[in-house]
Amino acid sequence: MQYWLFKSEPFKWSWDQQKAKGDAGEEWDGIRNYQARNFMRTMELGDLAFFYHSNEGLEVVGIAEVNALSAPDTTTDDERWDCVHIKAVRDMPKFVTLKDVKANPKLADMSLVTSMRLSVQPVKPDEWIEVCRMGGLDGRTLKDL
DNA sequence: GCCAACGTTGGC
DNA sequence: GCCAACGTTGGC
Repeated sequence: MQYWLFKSEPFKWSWDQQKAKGDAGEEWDGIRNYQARNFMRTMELGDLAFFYHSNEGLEVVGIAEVNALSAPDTTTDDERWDCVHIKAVRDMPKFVTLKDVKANPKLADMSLVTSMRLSVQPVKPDEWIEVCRMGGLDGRTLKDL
């Protein structure tokens, strides 16, 4: 069980659109970056991820779950690219902004801060709990909600 | 809309 | 295998 963060520009694919897909979830297509792809390849069913709005919003808006393992990206014939599927789990009661993350010394090493351009990134367990706490959730009991 | 950071491509 | 050119991401 690992934690992740997925970035999306809300005018391309928003949290509302993701939620509209319900438990069926949706393919996280369009990733054309090896690092991001490699992270997706290591994901397991049930892994949880923050859903982050980049460009506009600049905040963690919800929590999603990996519900299909990495498989060829259907939006390209280029066999180098594959991706997982994710489904929305729940909203963050309170959105956690990039500003909030940067202002928290505990999150100074978070990829969101240190690897600004990486669109799929790992989140450490203590970072997960901290961001959940800031968002009004107890990350430790999240699976029981 | 600008531009810095950084990943990718392609010539050599 | 280097590195300059180029393209893209994403914060501001």
